[in-house]
Amino acid sequence: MALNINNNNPQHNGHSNPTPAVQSSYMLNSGDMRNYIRGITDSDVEHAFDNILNDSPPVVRDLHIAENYGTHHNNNQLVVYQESEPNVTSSAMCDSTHLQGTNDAYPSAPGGDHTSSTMLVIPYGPVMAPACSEATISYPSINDYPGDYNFEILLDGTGSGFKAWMYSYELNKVFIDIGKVLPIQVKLLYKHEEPLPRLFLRATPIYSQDDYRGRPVERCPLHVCRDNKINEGYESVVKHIVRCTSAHCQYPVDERSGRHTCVTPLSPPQPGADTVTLMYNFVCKTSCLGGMDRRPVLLLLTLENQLGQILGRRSLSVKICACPKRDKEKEEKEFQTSGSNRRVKGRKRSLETRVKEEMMDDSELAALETENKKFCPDLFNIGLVLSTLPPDHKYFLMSNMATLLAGMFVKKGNDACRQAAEKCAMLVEQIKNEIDPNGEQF
Amino acid sequence: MALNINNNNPQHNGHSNPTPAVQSSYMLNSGDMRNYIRGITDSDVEHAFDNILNDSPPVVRDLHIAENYGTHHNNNQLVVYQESEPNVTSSAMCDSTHLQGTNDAYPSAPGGDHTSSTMLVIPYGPVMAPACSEATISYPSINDYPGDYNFEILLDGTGSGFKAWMYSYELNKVFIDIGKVLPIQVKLLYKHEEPLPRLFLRATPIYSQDDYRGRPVERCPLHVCRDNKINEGYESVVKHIVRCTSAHCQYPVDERSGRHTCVTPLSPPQPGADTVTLMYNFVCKTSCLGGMDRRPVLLLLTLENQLGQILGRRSLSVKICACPKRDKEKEEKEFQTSGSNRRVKGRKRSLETRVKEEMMDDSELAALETENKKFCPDLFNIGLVLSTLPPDHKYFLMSNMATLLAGMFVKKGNDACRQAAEKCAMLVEQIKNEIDPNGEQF
DNA sequence: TTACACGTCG
DNA sequence: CGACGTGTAA
Ligand SMILES: [Zn+2]
Ligand SMILES: [Zn+2]
Repeated sequence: MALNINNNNPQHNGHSNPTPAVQSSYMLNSGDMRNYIRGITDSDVEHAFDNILNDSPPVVRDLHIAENYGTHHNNNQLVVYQESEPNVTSSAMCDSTHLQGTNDAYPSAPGGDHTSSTMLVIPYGPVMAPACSEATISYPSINDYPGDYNFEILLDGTGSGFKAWMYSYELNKVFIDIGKVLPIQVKLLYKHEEPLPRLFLRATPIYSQDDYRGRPVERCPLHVCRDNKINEGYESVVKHIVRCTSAHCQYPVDERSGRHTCVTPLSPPQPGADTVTLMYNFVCKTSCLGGMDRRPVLLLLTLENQLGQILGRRSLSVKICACPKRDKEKEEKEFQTSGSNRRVKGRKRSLETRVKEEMMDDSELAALETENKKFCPDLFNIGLVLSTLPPDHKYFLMSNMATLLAGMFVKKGNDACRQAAEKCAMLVEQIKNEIDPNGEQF
Repeated sequence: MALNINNNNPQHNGHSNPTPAVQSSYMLNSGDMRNYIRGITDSDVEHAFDNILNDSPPVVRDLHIAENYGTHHNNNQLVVYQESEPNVTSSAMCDSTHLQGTNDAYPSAPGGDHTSSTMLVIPYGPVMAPACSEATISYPSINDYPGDYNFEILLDGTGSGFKAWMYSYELNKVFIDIGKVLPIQVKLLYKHEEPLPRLFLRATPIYSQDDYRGRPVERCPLHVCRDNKINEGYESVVKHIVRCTSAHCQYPVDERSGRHTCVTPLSPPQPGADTVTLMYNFVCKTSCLGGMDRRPVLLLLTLENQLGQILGRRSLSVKICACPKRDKEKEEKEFQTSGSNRRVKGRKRSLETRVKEEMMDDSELAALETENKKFCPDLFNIGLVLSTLPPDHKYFLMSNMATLLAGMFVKKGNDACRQAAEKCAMLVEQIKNEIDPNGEQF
């Protein structure tokens, strides 16, 4: 695996933006860097990547990053991004022509936002899902892009009985009650790779109006309250509006852009089926005061690998409201009468990018959901090989496991998970003391 | 001054409820009691009260409270209340006939509310205003009661130009924008007392529908945010919905009922005038989600002395909204058509209890406001006599001063206040160490 | 000031 | 599902 980060974001929209690659002489330039990632060589990095892709994550001890590149840490991952150009005016940033799926560096926005392109995520320990990607920056591309896997999303049509959501074909928009489940089917054309690649689906809510596009979509003060009933079992992720019911879903935060996303590992479809179904729900209304504040949003769905590289991209307008049917009919009527150019700021989308509707019966859905739940690296098997690892690798491994298990405990209320997480946390402390008795590194 | 707490709440509504008095053999029954108020005699208490009324507050070292009476501390005051009757069912509590201005003990409400009557507030150190009173319990009386001072409240009619509020005579209701000022004139008939009594006006918001009457009116999650613009200068009192612009206003919390009130010292009117005007504003809307939640409220205005005894009572419906004019007209129209018995759950009020409207020009208003602001015990003069006081009295004095000055600093941004408060806080620590070096008492 | 958006209630 | 309450913006 070479370090060609031009692969990172394919040029699918006709523009061709040469992206500067990480230079071969790596230089540290961020105060955020820790001691344990300094001094590694080029070949070390390439070797590390090979290991990562072979699912035996290495410990990256040291990595010098070129000037112009910033870094930060997130969930055992080193995030590398290109620093903003200092000489671009902030007015240029608000120009919506800048926002259309190019890979140029964007300057800082007034509210402290950052827009960086060319993002590379380097795991230096066991990692379940990529924390950040090009989809989590302030101005991510939202253009549809099927990619090599011919990535598509599908909503099952009129299933049996009442549905808490409605899809408008002409608006490419879902109208849904707060907290109700929206089943999204993911369709991938797997290549003949061996082993099957680790793929993830990231869901990122984004304001669809240009004026707000770069702002993170945040939860409102009413719903963010830890004791709100809607947060039961989700006390550790109260700030995330989009949730996926998959047990292995992770909820990272990109601290530069402030975006809260939801990343779910994808299992390959069952034999005979060609999709996997993920269950999403949304826990704020589009109208929530002090939150989305009635600003329309879309859901950006990106297919990513473990490095956060984007392999496919789709998007879907979403309105979370109290009367999905009424609002859908009203918006459709307005769309038809007012010739498509009044309030609908989101551009009209070409036909082939629409979400396709499909029939799927309930038992099939349930079976898929069960199958999805099975997919999980066996955490305890990882634990068993612990004694064969070098101590600092152990540290990252155990630290990650403790977090994961604690998360599972919160979601499942499973006492075994809690005990495992506690044991892990103790081991983490123990190992930490072994490798860093003076507390200099951590 | 005798300890006759039957005086506490006059029987103005035709009912005659003999209220049990604090017994002459005082017994301590609350774990909340501190060491420094144990062991005092009856005559000590009476003497203390004389001192309080003469504005030289004593240190109450010890006080035994009879069984059936609970106590807690609040702002240098010992609050004594009758414990709830355990054998009254909670359904009886919801019966609205129980809510009409009697002094009976009410049982605990399901949500942990407490309703206690016969409240007595005993300051044991310098106190600016009574923290709790009969008006701050869960089910306070809301009947109008002019009392010995012929207490009346007045709203000035159509002053010059635009007004952010409107008064509906027929509904006895004020409609007002959020955060806008409502000038309330207080009219008192002073008796020939020497010196003039220390009087306070307490403003308590209360849900007017019987179903919610006992619940404290709390601020919504959106507006309670410390960094909300509306809270600038009020960071220490973000939970209070009702504010008074008087510099000497205090914002106590009754921790039993959860009620947040606003207590303002009243100055006597200027020669020639017969009212003083206080400026109020309201920093949540009646419709605020997770707060008042569209439940109608009224503002209970009680005239109190320094012991929290209620000397007069008035109330006024208030709707804080975005369109006061529209809503006033709509409610008035509905009131006229629907023969007064549809949604208007607040009872019709007799004519003489309505708020009277009066003309008052702007300069007169400003003059009164200035006069009101002058009223303040000279905190620095109190400071000067510090050396003559016993050490524990010093402690309470300084502690109270520090709090007051800190509050003034927040409101005024005055650097002198800040410095004074800091000095006071240091002195408090110093004195505390003098009298209690082992940290046993405080 | 009017019209509209959108949550809530019956 | 219709009607209403109430915030917001044209
Ligand atoms: Zn919300
Ligand atoms: Zn509010």
